[in-house]
Amino acid sequence: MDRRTVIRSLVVSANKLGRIAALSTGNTTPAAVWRTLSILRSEGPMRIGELAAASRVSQPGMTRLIAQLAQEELIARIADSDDARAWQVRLAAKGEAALAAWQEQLGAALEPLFDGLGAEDWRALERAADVLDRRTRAPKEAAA
Amino acid sequence: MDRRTVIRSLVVSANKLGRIAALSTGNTTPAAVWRTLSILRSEGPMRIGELAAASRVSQPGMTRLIAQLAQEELIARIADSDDARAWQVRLAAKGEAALAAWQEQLGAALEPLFDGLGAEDWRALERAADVLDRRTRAPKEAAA
DNA sequence: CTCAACTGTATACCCCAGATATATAACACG
DNA sequence: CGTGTTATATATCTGGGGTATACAGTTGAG
Repeated sequence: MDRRTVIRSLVVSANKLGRIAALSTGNTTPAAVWRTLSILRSEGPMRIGELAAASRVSQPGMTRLIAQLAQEELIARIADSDDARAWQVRLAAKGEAALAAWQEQLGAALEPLFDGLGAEDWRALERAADVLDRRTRAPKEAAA
Repeated sequence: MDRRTVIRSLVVSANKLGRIAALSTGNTTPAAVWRTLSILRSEGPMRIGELAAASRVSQPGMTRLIAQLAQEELIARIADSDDARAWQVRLAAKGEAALAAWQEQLGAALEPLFDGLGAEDWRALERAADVLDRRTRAPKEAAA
């Protein structure tokens, strides 16, 4: 398998996983929500614009998403002390709980698929998860 | 990392990969198209209903998708000799080419993210891709 | 043979995620 | 201080994908 085949295969399969989970749990929450909350959890509070870039949605998209999430109290907006135009967005306790609950749902829905997998396979999945996580973080904007 | 964490992490990261690719290539083709074409390639011709299940979309969704893909000649519909209501859908040459082209695009967009990854990491990714592919195929409907 | 129940695909209709274009407000600097 | 720039917000639109339902073809009972 060459690298591009690996990449395509991962993207397609993971995409299926998402569909399988969404369908079997009946969870209709958009993926963008979990992406965004996950980012906030692993990278800490950040501005709306930064978050939009990290979650790969447009800035208006993130503004709207943030508005919804704030209404549900999954996140909190705190004024940026350096710039009155900007907000710092941080994960709220309720958001952390929601994320954990989703992880459980997801696990319950998908673990059966991985039934009977050997330790070597799990090690590969874990390592892959780790690599992908590290490599898909927002680039820290090298100055042009 | 426990299993559910691995699963969540994979789903979220792969999701990001998809977004990154879509944005950086400007490719707006829905993921369902690539999922579906990939399935046809790896599993061969099948009926619309089967394909809907395999690609985890509703049957009407697949009917619509098939209509589009047929119009673009990425797939071909061939009458099912056993049942005049049904169609067999098979990947057309143009579809195979489109899939290959997409894989190239995807690779070009995403490979830089994996720059400098060691052989061990690539092995893990490859193994993970393989496991995920095998475990996300359509269940073959055990008779009830 | 034929009719009723069933099954595979198609049609009608709706919702909402997410994009682009643009407005608004705050900062920065001559 | 005014002018350009940057951070977020608002307005509007497109289309993917879902549910409900129609319709055509199949099948088995009698």
